[in-house]
Amino acid sequence: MDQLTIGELATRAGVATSALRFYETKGLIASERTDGNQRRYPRATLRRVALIRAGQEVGLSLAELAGALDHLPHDKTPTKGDWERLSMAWKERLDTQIAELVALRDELTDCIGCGCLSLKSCAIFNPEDAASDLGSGPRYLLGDSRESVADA
Amino acid sequence: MDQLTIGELATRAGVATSALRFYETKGLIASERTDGNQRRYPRATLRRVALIRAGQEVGLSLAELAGALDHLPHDKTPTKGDWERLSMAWKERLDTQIAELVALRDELTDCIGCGCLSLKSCAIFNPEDAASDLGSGPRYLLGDSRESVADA
DNA sequence: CTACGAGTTGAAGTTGACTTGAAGTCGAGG
DNA sequence: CCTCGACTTCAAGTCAACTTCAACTCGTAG
Repeated sequence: MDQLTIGELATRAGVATSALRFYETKGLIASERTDGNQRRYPRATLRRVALIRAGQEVGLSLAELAGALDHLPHDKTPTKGDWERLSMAWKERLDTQIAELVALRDELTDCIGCGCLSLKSCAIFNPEDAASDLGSGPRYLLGDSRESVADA
Repeated sequence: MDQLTIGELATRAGVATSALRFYETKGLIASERTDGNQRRYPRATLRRVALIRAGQEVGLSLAELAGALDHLPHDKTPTKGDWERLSMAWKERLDTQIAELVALRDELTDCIGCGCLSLKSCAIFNPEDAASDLGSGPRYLLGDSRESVADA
């Protein structure tokens, strides 16, 4: 009973079974198979999925998480050191995100005070510098930083 | 020359022409046509596009922005009151987002200190409550709040 | 044995915010 | 008149993170 079925893992981790299969195709988690070809997950996968969810909260994509989790063993609990490296990196990421949002809010607050219908004097409300030759595809919500934070 | 071509608007607002056409199909901006069926945008559209970009930064979807901008005139500068209502609402939205991220970071910081490899004691690292029966489609980066903030 | 829930696969659909492409038109310069 | 860049439309493609579906098999209870 140290192996979990996909259904058990799904309910215990709070994700859909389809999501777990999807994660597996992406190499984020791994399973063994029974004689009848059903997946059996080591208990450590529970933690791994929790890490994935936590990482997503922090704003990491699955691709980034795949890189980050690569260094961790699939079949046993990560060490304290593993977890510290990850969580430190994620904290930095959060710090950055928070700083960006705070800056944005402060600018906005100034704008409210000043009436700010002048394009020149308002930073948030300023198209000229945005310029954003950031490439194509949907924009990220909070700036486009996607550095190697995940690879810590 | 108080009318802008789509190319002019695109460079000055820092968005692609394709995006502008897309916005127009969504009713976010409006244009008149020349004899030759080319779009001509009133100058106020520049500001309107800036508002859209700013709103996106704050985390609003185009659909929400469509609602928010509905109250503003397409062809002239919004009044100070218009802008104040919008920016106040957006500031609140930012405040909420920041608060959420800060809470997340603080939990994470605690986790780093405690070694936190126990699922029970760690909030951020806790799958049980997430449960997320939030429906389908891609998840939002920062929680799934999408209240009527846009309609202020 | 039969039913039934839980598992399997691969392909296709969903959502949002756009981009890209094809095929054609407009307008100004030479 | 010809060319060239900027414009037009509409359809289809992209990306991430999944979900949904169809058609099947497994495993256990009755």
